[in-house]
Amino acid sequence: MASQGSGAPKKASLEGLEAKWDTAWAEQDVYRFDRTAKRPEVFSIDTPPPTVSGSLHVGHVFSYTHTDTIARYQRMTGKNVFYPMGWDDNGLPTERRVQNYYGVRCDPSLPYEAGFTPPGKEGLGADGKKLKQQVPLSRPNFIELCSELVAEDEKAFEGLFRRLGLSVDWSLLYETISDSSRRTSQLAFLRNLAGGHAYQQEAPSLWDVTFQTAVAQAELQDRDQPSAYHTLKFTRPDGSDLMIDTTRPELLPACVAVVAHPEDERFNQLEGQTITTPMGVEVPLRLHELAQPDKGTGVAMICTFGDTTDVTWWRELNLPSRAVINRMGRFTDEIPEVLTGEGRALYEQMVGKTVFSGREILVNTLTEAGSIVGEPRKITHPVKFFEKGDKPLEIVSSRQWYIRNGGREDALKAALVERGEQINFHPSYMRARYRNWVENLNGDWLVSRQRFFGVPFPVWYALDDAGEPIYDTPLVPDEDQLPIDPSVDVPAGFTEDQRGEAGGFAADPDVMDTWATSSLTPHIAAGWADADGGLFDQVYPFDVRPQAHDIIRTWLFSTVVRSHFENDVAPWRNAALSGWILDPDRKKMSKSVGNVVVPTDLLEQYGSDAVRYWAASARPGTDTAFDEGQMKVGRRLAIKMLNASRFALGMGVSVDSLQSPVTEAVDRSLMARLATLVDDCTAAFDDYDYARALERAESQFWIFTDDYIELIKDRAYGEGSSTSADGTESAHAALAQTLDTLLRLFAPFLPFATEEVWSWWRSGSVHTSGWPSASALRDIAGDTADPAIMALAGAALTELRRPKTEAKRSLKTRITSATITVPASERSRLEAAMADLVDSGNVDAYEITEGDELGVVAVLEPEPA
RNA sequence: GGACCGUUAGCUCAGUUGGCUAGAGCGCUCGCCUCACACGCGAGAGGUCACUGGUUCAAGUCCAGUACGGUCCA
Repeated sequence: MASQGSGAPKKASLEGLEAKWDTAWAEQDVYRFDRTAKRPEVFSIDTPPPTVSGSLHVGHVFSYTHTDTIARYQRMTGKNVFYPMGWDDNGLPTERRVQNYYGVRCDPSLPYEAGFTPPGKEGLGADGKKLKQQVPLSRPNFIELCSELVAEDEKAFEGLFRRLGLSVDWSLLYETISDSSRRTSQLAFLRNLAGGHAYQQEAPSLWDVTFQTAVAQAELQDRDQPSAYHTLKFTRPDGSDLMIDTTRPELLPACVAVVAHPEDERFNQLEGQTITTPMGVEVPLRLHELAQPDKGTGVAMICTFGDTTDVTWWRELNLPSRAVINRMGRFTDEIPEVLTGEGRALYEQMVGKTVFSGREILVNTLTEAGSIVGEPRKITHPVKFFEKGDKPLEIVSSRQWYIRNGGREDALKAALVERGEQINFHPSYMRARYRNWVENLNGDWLVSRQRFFGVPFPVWYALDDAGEPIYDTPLVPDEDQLPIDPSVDVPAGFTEDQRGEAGGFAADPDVMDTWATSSLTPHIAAGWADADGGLFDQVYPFDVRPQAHDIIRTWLFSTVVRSHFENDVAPWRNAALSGWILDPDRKKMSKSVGNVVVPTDLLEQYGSDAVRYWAASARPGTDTAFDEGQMKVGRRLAIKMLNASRFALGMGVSVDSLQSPVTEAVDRSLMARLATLVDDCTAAFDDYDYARALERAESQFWIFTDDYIELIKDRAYGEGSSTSADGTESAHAALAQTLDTLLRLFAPFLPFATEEVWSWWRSGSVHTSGWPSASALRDIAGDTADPAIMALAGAALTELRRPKTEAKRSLKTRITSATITVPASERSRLEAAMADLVDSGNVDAYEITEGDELGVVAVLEPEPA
């Protein structure tokens, strides 16, 4: 047996515990994952990799604490916990931060420049003034700067998480932009391609003109925008007017048809007839059930493309394409051939203009010509935006990569819904979010992005004799070559000088959507692509994916898709959803609102255990108000833990006391309650309900300190009026058992305070000491232990204190005589506790009578003169 | 418009198969330096369980509906 601890100190404090124990845990490898453990002995966590380019946020502290309590619980039950950390340093947020931080802009056409010095740092130039212009630089240079900056950000995150006491195994750290992650992304993509699950297509897709990239359905956001209806005068075959309302008159040159509802008797007899637009173009009138008879005049114009309904009409009605908006969000100089005469002259004025200016030109011209009638009528309506963008999305036709997700195939959709059924959601109602999302998908997952800092598609195209890419048969590398950058590496059978030449080859220019990498976090963390000595089989499918509920449709779903294709299994058995932090006014905390609280200050002020207590008090999945009051409560709890332990250990309780018998009725009652508590906490943790476990443990803890310790104090000191040596030994044994049990139960929540106390009298770490056993406590309590004795004794103690408080006397005031009334059914319990009550209540003499309610009538000793 | 969550003390929240007088913390009031803790301790006040109807011997809890708040998605 290892030597026991150094004993309780004279004064205890929380200050400095974080640094002390973080260092000790690291030195002792307390959280190290055991690579020899078999899968059934493992508990694996698919940790969310935080976006390191964002600022530190109290939300990080919140949700990561939830996961850590689960990890610590599982570790104590004997599981080998696979708890990695990852940094999400891939994607748009990093790109944007690098641009602003260094004052640079990526221009992929430029060559690499060795030893490049950026114009500034932290958004400031060498002269200390704010950077205004962005210097263009090559993609490799840009990526170098990205890596440089994220390295700094990652240090700050690791510092925060260590101080918070996350029990991650830091040797398992991964980064989403590392070679290994890029290899994983590319390998999974090539497998998807080979399996027919990935494909590319030239199709209309939502396009962000600011970021110059296509965006996926999952990244869309509807925002209410001011707009206006204009009434345009089209012409029927008989020369009469056909009025059409539109909020996007500037798309008139892209009009390919007009549409009405099949059952709208005002228009359905016009089906197939030719209508002339105000720009003199002849288009057919078609019928489709998505046309809304009650909207505008009941007839709409179909343009390629104003919104996603246009795309549906275009596809289902087999209409021609007449694109006028280019990728810059401006009117193209490729003038549609159908435009002639005045219509063509009007469009020529719009060429190169933005949507907004083009609209002004068209509206003015047509109003003057009498083709727009009446005043524009202002409305507010929802418009699609990229969630990170601030300009409305346009729809442009482009060649993009897709991964199938059931949006176009019912069988796949059903299979993915079924995968969701195989995952236990915590709380369970979160499953509905998953199911709703999957069932309502209407397109495949667009995974290509026209960006720079990301994982490139590992694909080239052979060029035909005219220098045009042959898209149908992409050239791919061997799997063991990965990762590759097709803009640098050369496909087999070609040489670098054939790049871009007719008969040569060209690289796919795009990078993958950030979710295309994030959807592989289980594979990345477990080294799937690295053939890493069986680690993958040791941990996959994972036990749990912890994450926030707002990214069920993105991160959670896309991970299910990848695992479905690659492994034919759900990626985890459980999904634990955490809520959001709200500020005290119930608004979601976000940087733009300016209500973000910096977590490092909180950890400093209240201590990590206190902040963890606040986080762990929040029910799984519920949005929670930021509440410093709860942190004060947590701090009080942690301090109390130190002091109560100091009391017990200070009177001779030691590790040996754990071997002594618990004989007194009051003590046995407490043991019985502890056994129930262990059962409750175990059940709660098994259901991922850390908050319930904490609440139960806390409530028993305060009964222990406020009632039990007060009751048995004199007996424990060996000073009670009728105390025997056995009674004292029993109190010591009960104190030791309680301390032992409570330290273990609180270890997932207050890892620092519990470890500190553990070190005073035990060897090793409380975090690897094992979860307490309810049956062992029941054995100690004995069959006849009565948990109600403690409850009654506590209530009786309150009754004995009340007369003193009401008389405004000190609690040490002696009661010269007391009459205690007790219900007959409780009498034996009271008598069992009476010896301790006499001592703790300073009662000189008493008698017991039976009555309806527990109560005390007391005569106090006279006040000293 | 659809789905989901919520509404219990001034505030933040518990209340698990329906079952004693609905609980906790904070805040508030009044006290107490009691040999673990004044970063503490004790006692107390404070609730029409959103509303309406139903099931039941019994409803904060189950059912139906309404209102309000919130989240996700259209």
